[in-house]
Parts: sequence; structure tokens; C-alpha cells
Amino acid sequence: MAAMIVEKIKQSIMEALKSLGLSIPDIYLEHPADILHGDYASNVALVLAKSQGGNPRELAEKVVRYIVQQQLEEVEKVDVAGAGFINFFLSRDFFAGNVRKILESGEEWGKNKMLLGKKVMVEYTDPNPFKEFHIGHLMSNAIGESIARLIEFSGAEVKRASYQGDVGLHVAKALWGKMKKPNVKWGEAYGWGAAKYEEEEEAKKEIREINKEIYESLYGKGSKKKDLLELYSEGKAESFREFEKIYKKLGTFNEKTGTGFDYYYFESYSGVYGKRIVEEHPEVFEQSEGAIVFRGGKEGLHTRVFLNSEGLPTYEAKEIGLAFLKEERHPADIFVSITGNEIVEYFKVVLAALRRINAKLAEKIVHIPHGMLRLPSGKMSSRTGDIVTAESLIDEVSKRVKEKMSERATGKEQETIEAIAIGAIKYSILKQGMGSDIVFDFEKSVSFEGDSGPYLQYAATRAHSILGRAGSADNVERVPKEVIEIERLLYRFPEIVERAAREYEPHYVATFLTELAGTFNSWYAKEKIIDDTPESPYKLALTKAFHQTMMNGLFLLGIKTPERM
RNA sequence: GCCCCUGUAGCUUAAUGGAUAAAGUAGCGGUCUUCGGAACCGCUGAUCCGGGUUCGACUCCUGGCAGGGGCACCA
Repeated sequence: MAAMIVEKIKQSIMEALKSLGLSIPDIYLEHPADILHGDYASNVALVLAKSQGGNPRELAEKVVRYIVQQQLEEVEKVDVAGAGFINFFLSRDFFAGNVRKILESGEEWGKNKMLLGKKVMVEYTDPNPFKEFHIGHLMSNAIGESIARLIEFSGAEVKRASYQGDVGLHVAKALWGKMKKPNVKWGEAYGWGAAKYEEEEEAKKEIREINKEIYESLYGKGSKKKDLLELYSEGKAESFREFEKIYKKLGTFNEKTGTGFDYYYFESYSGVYGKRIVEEHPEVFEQSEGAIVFRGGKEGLHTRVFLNSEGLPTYEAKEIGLAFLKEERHPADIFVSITGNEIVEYFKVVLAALRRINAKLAEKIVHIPHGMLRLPSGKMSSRTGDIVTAESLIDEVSKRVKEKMSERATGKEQETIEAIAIGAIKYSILKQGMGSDIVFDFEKSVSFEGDSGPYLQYAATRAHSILGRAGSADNVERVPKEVIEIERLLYRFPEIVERAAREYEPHYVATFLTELAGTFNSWYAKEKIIDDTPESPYKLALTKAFHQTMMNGLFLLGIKTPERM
């Protein structure tokens, strides 16, 4: 397989530097904002002039002379501009060849080999049984699914994992609520139990008792209260079924296994594991006020409790256990964990402790924290009952899509409506960088115009519609002289995918697709694609290449491309 | 008080130390003789405040200010 053009250009720069007897710094290429500055630009001359002295422009001229001698077929022109930038202009043939390549590659278009042969496990979503699947989980799911797909596109074998809190006070609250009010849903039972826990001493006492009971039954001591355990299993199974339905809807679903995730981990297991591991490593942990703690002070971290004074594992010990559990069940090269950023500090402590127990395992763990999805009123919380469930959000947005669609004659299939609604929601989550919060304004956040999921889907369906009308679109013979702007974007797709995967940042893909769709829409507005000019077949091929790129890109965001909308 | 994250047009967000800071939305003005108007074109509008490093800073360092998160037996 031919190397990506960006690699070829880098190579040619390196050879030029070598011939000139210069040292070779890290070379990176950028796409200049202004097309007058070429398709790629390099600042090596500026970098070298800085480290070794000399005039950057003169240096650039020398480098260019060597590059020109190499006669790269894809490069039409190389020149020096500005302070000493080397600008590369790609040839007409390169762009046409790329269109051909897209059509040949189809669903494979955009893949890279960065992680070829690697095994990667991605953990995300992590909803807790007995509680509602809220929009925070939706956010984690959207991000995790996209990252999983990006990693798959980079050549790795990906396993999806979800880690769920099936023990702890929240479970006891739900169980207590359900026992008092057998007819309400689990989510509601939890909300009510949580409220009473704060309000009434008696309730608090009973809930703590239930918590202990569950723990003891799980830790092998058994329990006399058979009905409580039955209710517990029932609730867990019920949650599982509910979650699976949502995963299917969201597109996190493996047809082969018939489940959303390849691996499910539970705190009840990771807790047992973690407790044992902590106890086996007294050289790492220490006793303090009756608890077992890890002192992170040396590394500028907090001291955190791993086993509480009752000997029960906390979040930290469970996370340690989880790391070993994952490695045992599916040894991988990279374990990615997607979580909210409120636990970054804890995660650092966990990793610091793990490093001393098993440095190799700790090395393989990558924590990707994301911002929070907040409501205008404040933090998302299921404790106060002030929550928006994923289900209700999808329903609400679907309703609006339906209204919008009823203005049209065709296509009111539920499937399409949901694809658009979920596309809108996912896009609003994935269009921005991982770090910052999203303020979720019910009215504005999910728009159908401009910078939105439906905008991307719409551009794709337009292209699809033209292709349906035209029949064949595989003729890349009569190439027009002028390079069309879309061509200058299309070839960049694999680079974008690779970068997004490398940095675990799906928003690079989202931003790129938006630019691409906008360019297509502009072109579409002023250019007739199906006409009787000799260029028409090429324009059709270009339309098909655009459509393929949109489909692959949207797939990477976990968004479906409807045929009509 | 200490630690971490974030401050970019009115609002929501882009920008790999690089060339004139890019979009969407809101506002104003256009395109309606269509291969699909959820579209297209134009105008208005921004790097929180000081200092520093650099040929070059939204980006790196430093001091403030503002917002969020975290600071031992919850997750």
C-alpha cells in the first residue's frame, strides 16, 4: 500500500536535509489556511535556522532545490514563502487519483495502520444498575463509542467494556425504595430512597443495614434474607435489559454476540479482587486511622483510602481490582477508560499505587476524562432527582425531528427519525474537545441547522439522492483542469482519522466533516452536477467520493447516515 | 487554604508555536426558474488582565482575576 502523501513529503524533506548534512528535527506538516500557500507547508527551515543559526529563507531555498530534484509525482510545485516556509502544491493527478482511491476503498477509506495488530480495550458508559441511564452516561457512551471506532480504524482489535456499580449505598437506597414502593420503577425507587436517606434517620439506618447485608452475601458470608437477594438479582437483571435496549438504540451493539459490550465488569467482583490485591501488598499501602490508605504525597497526590475501617474496598481498591480483572480476562496492549473529569485526581492516585504493584499494567492504562454535561441549573445529579434520562432526551429530540419532517412528503420511518435525533445529540457532544463541559440547553443545544449532526446527514443524503438519479458514478476519466475545493479536503481524511485516534479526540473528525459538508453544499449550490458537459462524470465520481467520506466519518462518530430525511 | 481543569465574536465552539484567529447561532441584507431550501451568498462582531520566552504566542512560562472540579473511609 502506498504511503500516505504526508509521509512521502516528510521523507523527501528528510532526504534533502540529509544531503545538505543538516540535523533532522521532528518534521511536521500543516495545511495552510490560505490555499495560495499550498496544500502542505513545512517550517523546518525556521526551526533549523533557530537551532543552528543561518538565514531561514536561504536555508529553505537550498532544501527546496533538493526536493525538486526528487521529482515527487504527486507534487506539482514547491516554493519558499514568507519567513521561510516551504510550501508544497499537489498535482492535478494526485487529486484525481485520490478520488479513484476513495471509490476503490469504500468502507475502508480513512483507515490507517497506527495500531495494527494491537489489542485495545475501551471502557465507557458505565451506568449503574438500579439507577437511571441519564444524559451523563449518554455523553460517555457517545465519546467512548467514537473512540472505539477510531481505534478500530487504526488497525487495532477493539473490545468494548462497561463497568457497573452493582454494590454500594446507591443499590441499598434503590432496594429500600423498591421494598417500600414495589410498584414504581427502579430509577424512581432509587430517587425516593436517596431522598429519604437524607431526610429520615430511620430510613438511613435501614438502608445502611441493607447495604451491609448485600456486601456480606457477596463476600461469602451468606445472607439469611433470601427475599432481599432475590429482589437484588431481579433489579440487576432488569437494569441490564433496559441498558441493552439503549445501547442498541445508540449504536453500541455487537450483532455477533447480541450484546452491547464484549465485557461487563461489576464492582462486586472488582471489589473482592481489589481488596485481595491491596492486602497482598503491605509494602505499598499503610494503616491509618483503622483504614488502609495509599500516600500519594511524594508524587504530589492526595492520600486516599483503599479499604475503609470496616475492611470494605472503596472506589480506589475496586479500580485496582478492575485493572487486574481486565488484564486477566482479556490481555491487551492498551486499556482506555472514559470517565467524567471529576475523578481525575482519584485516577492518578490509583495509577500511582498500581505502578508500584505492577508497573507494566499501569503503563498500559490510559485515562480519558471528559467534561460534564450540565443542565443550566447546575450539576447533573441523580441524587436530587433532578435528572434528564437519555430516553427522555432522545424522545424529546425525536419529537422535534418528526415535526420538521412532517413538513415534507417522504420518509417518516421511526428508524430515520431516531437516526437524526441521535445524530443531533451525539454531534453536539462530539463536536468539541474532550476537556470542557457542555452546558445542555434543551432549547438550543440540539439544533438542526448549521453546525449540527443533521446538517452533515443532510449533505450526505443530498449526495446520495444525486447518485441514485445518475446511476453509475465510477468514471474518473475526464478530469477537469481546475482542482475543485472538495478535492483539496477529501485526501486529508485519513490524516484526520489518525490524529483523532492518536489524541483520543473525535472532534477533529466532527470539525472536518462540517467543513467538508459546507464545501460540498457551496459547490452544489453553484454547480450543476448532472449535466451534459464532459466533466459531468467526474463531478459524479467526486460526489460519490464525498458521500463515502461522509458515511465513513459519520460512522466514526457513531452516527448513522440515512438515505433520505 | 492547597491541588487539577477551563477562560476566544452577544451565545455555542474551532485553530499541530506559524502566514489575514475559523465556523455555527443570534441580528441585518440577499438567493426561491432547485440534481432535495434541514441549503447557499454578503455585512456586523472576539483571544480575561499584567509581565516574560521566541524571528513569530489563543497556544509555552510567570503573577493576578473569574468559573468548575477535587481535598481520607460515597462513587
